Amino acid sequence: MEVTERPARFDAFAADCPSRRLLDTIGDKWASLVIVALGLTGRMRYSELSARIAGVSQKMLTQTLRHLERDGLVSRTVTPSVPVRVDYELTPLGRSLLGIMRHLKEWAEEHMPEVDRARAEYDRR
Amino acid sequence: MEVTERPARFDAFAADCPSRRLLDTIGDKWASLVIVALGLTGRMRYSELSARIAGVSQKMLTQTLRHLERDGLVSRTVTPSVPVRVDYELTPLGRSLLGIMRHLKEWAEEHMPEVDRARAEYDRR
DNA sequence: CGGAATCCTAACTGATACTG
DNA sequence: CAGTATCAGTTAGGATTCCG
Repeated sequence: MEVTERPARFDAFAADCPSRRLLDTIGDKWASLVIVALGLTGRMRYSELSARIAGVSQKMLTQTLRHLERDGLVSRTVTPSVPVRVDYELTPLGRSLLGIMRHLKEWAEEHMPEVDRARAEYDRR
Repeated sequence: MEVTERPARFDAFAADCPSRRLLDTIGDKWASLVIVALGLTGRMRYSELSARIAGVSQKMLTQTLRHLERDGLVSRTVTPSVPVRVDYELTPLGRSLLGIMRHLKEWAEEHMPEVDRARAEYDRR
């Protein structure tokens, strides 16, 4: 596996801006769902996450968990039983993200209807 | 009343969750940069945005602006002079996003160094 | 059970050329 | 100036198969 490193030649404006990089992390299609699921339920097995986040493929779930683990947001615990058992859990750092998740949720619940109306009007023309 | 008219195929968990859809909007590679730029500078011409957000292709900038316009976050004003002049500006709805942008920024500035450390350690193994 | 490796297609993206 | 249209390269993602 290779690490994708940015060329970072241009982007003086924001390529390395912390908030942009945060969006790269939690803006991922599945990452936010994993974080919220773990935030609500606490420690979960791989198969529980898979069942909870319906529609995610095994490849994407694994990839997402690896990324979150790499970023220190999620911890992975292997119990070498037979068959093997793997649990995932938010780290303290991961749990600190639940705050902005709440802010996102609040803005979304308050304003997404307006977005929907804007879209409907835009599409009508 | 709350009747769910979902096709209910997969995604029972969150495909239509407002916060997920919000992330689809602002999590886009360029959308957040456009929003922040317009938030900082106010009304900007196409060419100003293009210069400010270095590295964005004209295709992506146009596409991003169209999406933001469709979502009602950005307004587009054409002045039919010669040559034509086009200005972009955050709508009130778009400006209301600056709040969560600030929350994102705050979390990022506070915690991204931890993410960086976690990554460095993960990659070392 | 919890993956890794492979293959393959659809979507995204950038470069280029052209236009009102 | 502010785009649109087109094409080619890259990548993301799903399906499948196999393994400790």
